[in-house]
Amino acid sequence: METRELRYFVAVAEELHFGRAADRLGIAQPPLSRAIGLLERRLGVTLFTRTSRAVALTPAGTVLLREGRAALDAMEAAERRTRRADTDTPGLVLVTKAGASSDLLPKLLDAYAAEPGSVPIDVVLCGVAEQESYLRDGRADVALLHLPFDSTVGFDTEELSTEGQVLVLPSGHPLARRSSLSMTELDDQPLPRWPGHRGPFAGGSGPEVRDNTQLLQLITLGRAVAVLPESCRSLLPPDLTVVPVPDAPQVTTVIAWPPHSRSRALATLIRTAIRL
Amino acid sequence: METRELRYFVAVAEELHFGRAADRLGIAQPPLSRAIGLLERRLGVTLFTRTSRAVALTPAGTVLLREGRAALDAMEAAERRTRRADTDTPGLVLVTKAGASSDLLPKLLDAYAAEPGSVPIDVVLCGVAEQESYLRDGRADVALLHLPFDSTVGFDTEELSTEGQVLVLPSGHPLARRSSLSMTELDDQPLPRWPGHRGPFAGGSGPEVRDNTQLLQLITLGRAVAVLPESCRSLLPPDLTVVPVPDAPQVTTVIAWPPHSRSRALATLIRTAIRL
DNA sequence: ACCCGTCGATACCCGGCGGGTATCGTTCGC
DNA sequence: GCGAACGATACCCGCCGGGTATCGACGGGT
Repeated sequence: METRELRYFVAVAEELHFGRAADRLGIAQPPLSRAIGLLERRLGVTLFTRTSRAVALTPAGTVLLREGRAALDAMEAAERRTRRADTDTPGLVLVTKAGASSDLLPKLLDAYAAEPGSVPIDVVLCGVAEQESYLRDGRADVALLHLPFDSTVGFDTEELSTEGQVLVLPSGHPLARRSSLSMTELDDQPLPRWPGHRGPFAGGSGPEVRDNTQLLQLITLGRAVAVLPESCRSLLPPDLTVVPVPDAPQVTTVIAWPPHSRSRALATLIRTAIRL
Repeated sequence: METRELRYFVAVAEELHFGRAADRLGIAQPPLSRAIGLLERRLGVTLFTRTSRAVALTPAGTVLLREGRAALDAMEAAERRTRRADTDTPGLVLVTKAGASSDLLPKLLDAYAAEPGSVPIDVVLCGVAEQESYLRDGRADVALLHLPFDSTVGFDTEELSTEGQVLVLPSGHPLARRSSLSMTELDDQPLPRWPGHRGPFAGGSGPEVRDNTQLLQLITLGRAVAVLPESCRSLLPPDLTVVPVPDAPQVTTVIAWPPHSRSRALATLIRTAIRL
């Protein structure tokens, strides 16, 4: 199977529409139809059920979408890391959510910089739920992820710290004077929705939010409240306050890196992180 | 980057010889030279230093060899799993070393078969150090690996059991009457070498061995002794005996599966294994 | 009910690229 | 210094990937 065919397949599987997929790929529709047909014939498997009105994935197609994305990520990672190995000379790219681990990150960078033989570290602060792809496709060498929100599937990881969560809300909010809250009391609160975030933490009934700045502003405006890790305290504006939520899931910060990584610099960084 | 180019590159990187690599790939040498040159130009990276007498990998080439193998495995796995998703209907392939986990495996199979909704399990008994590639390229869904011998890099795992190791030797051997031995006392013993096994466990000074039958026969003949996990006792012939080696590394049996696996059957099998 | 719009499949053509053979340039060993 | 080994280069050919034109099937609107 060639990566081109696989890219074509993934495009169609994501769009479920040959015309739009061809458009996205920058080719015409007929060659795309032919390529998919050829792929199906070579695999001996039907990947799509298509009528002239609708395109749907078969079970086998679903498998190929999942596995194929991973394979394409691996190809891209191979390419990117090869380029970097040639030019950038040592130097690590660390990716984490903007605003998260705000106290841990500077400590880690300082401690690592003090290590003998340390290399420069580029810090990439990305949006929520983007770190995974940075790490998977080779744009980053290492990430700080937060369980149970992020998936560590396919990465090697070490736990760094665990903390409880608190409700962040405006000082004038009715719940602001409570000393403790339970999750069930938040059912009717406007918890934000995080687009792009899969699974059980996609959020509640509140507004859509893409980054922490937006979130904090919406909280200040009384349009949302949010359950965040305790360490967020250090970057809250003065007019926001927090109330512990003991029964919210514990948040574990982990340092994660792609398997097979063999760089000395990365090993040192990980060792430094564990010792913190 | 197309998989074809990557396959070509890996062939050359492994052979370090364009002619032999082209032979292995079933093409002529000139197109291969051109393809590698084109790949280097597209990546903007020199992958090989070649004189007319020798070919060697550059650092960037070393990275691409490691990452590229992983990517090719991922492509192959995607293809294989797609084919299986279409035809085989549910059914799991479990791979383990022939002769290892001889007591755990039947228990696991029985316990799993008793689970509601269990599916048939194909057991593949492969040679030493082959399970990894079975799992990586999609020929198997799950494996029993043995730390610290096998690498679990890139897999999800759960520990199942830990055991000490014993020295296996003929009953008449001078050391056979000892009640305990230390690793240092084995330095001059003919420990077997396991071809294909990388790293610090490649073995000692004795004969080359490919499977347990060979090994046990060589021990019976007095041509080798071996340090094996305790559980090997159950499949030793009567004329062999064992002596504990307390300071040999503990062997941990883990169940391992590829990340991203989402099948219900696999999840049940893993749960069953953990409960044993 | 009929017609038209949508969408994937098919037919056909063209250009580029992958693969082949022949040959060259360099380097080492005898 | 010559020949053998080996990778690079030159050149040709056939196939395949991509384009345009068109078909066929299905639905929805009037």
